[in-house]
Formats: sequence, C-alpha cells, structure tokens
Amino acid sequence: MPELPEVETIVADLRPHLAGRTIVRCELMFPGIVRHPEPELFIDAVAGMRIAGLRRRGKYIFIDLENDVVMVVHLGMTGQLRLVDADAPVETHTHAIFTLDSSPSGRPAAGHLPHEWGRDQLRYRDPRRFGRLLAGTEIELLASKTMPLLGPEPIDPDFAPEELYQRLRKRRTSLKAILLDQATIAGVGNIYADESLHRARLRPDRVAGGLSRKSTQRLHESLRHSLETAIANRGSSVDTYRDAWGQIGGQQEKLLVYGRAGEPCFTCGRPLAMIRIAGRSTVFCRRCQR
DNA sequence: TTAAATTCCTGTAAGC
DNA sequence: TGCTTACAGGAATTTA
Repeated sequence: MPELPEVETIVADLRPHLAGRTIVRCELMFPGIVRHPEPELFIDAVAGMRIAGLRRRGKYIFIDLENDVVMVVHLGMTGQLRLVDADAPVETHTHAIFTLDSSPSGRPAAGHLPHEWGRDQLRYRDPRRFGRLLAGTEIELLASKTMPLLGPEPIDPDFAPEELYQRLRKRRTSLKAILLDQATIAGVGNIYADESLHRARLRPDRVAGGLSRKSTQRLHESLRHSLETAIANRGSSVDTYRDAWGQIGGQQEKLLVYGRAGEPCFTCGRPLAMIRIAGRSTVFCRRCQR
C-alpha cells in the first residue's frame, strides 16, 4: 500500500511531466471517489487549469493549480496514479481521467504539427476505492474537514529527535498506534511502522509515553533510515502498489519484518511474531525488540 | 480529551 | 470444481 516512500516516488516521477501543462478535460467514471466539492464542481475546479507543480505531504499528493487551488489525491490502499498515452486501453476500476495538453518538454518530430504531439492522460485507478480526490484552496479543504491536520514530515531535516520525544511523551497508547497516527507523524503506514520499530529494537505494543530520550533518538533515526532507504528503492510493492509508469518498486525484497510472520528474524534467527495492534497486523521479533 | 472499535471496499487465498 | 469465508488496511466516523 502506498505510504510516504511510495507517494514520494510517484510525485518525483510525475513532477517533470506535469508541471506547466494544462488539464484540458476531466472525466469521472466513479464520482464517489471525489470527496470535495460536489463532483460537478470538482470538474469545474480542475478542468482548464494549468498545473503549477507537484508536492507530497504525508501520504497526500498535492497538484498545485492556478489561483491557490490544489487538487489533492490520496491513494488509500490500492490507488494508482498513472501517466499514459491517451489511446491506451482503460483498465478496470479507473475512476477518473485527466486529459493533458501536449507536452511542452517534448519537441515535435520534424514534419509533425502540434496537434499530432502525444496527448497524455493522468488516470486514477483504485479497485478497493479507499482513496479520494479533493479540490479547493488548502484553507477551504482544512475548513471542510475533508483534509486533516497532519503532523511533521519524518524526513524533514528540521524534524528533530526532541520534537518526536515531546509528541510521544504524554501519549498512553502503543508505539505502533502512535506511528500510524497521521496527526502525530505524517506518512508512516503499516509497513514502515513495523520496519522502523524493528530497526529501533522497540516492542510495538510498548506504551509510547514511557520512552526514554535515548530510545526516542533510536526510533527517530530508524524512521528516517527506513523511509529514505525505501525512497531510494522506489517503494515497496507488497500488495498492488505501482509507480506512475505501472512498474513495481524494489523495497519489498529488503523488508526486515513486514509480511514475514513466522519466518526467522535476520538478527537472531527466531521466528517473527504477529499480533494485532490498533486493528493492524503487526510483525516483530520477541527477542530483539524490547 | 484520548483511545479503541467500527466501517467502507474488492481481490485474493484458504478451507470445505 | 465451485462455493463460502476470512483477510488485507488508511482514515473517517462512532463509541467508550
């Protein structure tokens, strides 16, 4: 499922291909995927608009348009945002299609007229339909409660261990539940929560509030390492995750604990345990994580 | 106020 | 073989 590294990969891949282009047409096959505003108003808000740039915030994709309007894409569990040729076959579960004007980066081949240049489409596909599309100014989206307040970016250079310590200090729930809470830290999901806790040698069911500064420092370092390594490997394709070109990532081959319940711990060799925390399957090593 | 439980959704895999 | 059932999970919503 797409978490911070997967979303970062998609945004970085799409940015040079989308910035500066115009959304000439927006079609919704499944209007229910749009959560704000009403589907007809969503189409009005994005159609004809020039794309100023792309950003990632937590697991959200921000496509900046004109006049401070932003189109927000959240991929949920199985969402895919792909850039394809306009004449490519439309896959099942495709819920929205954004047709773009001709690419400003690709000069036409000699003898070709502008209308013959490649007309690309940005397509949103999501079998399980847990994802969502939003449009509006950021202030409007926050006020309408369709966009939640997010915690700091764990890979932001300004995010210090002390801030993590302060955010965990008063919490009475488990470390695993805290890492999944987007208001505490943005972008971490089930895969990288388990990976980070294993690397930090911390039990996922430990109460967050009791963590020492030293252990918090380890968790801080582990979060960054797990997320940055995954970005370098273009994310984990453990379920249906695909990048903007439909290709799988490489991090799933390197995961230490996620999806490995019952298999031996790479450090001590004991079988990895699986428990449920906050309704999520959680894999860890009973010997290495205390 | 905080935390836990429930809900949404469909593809996949296990069990009979 | 074909059917039923359990499971996967991000985050909004509901309940405690």
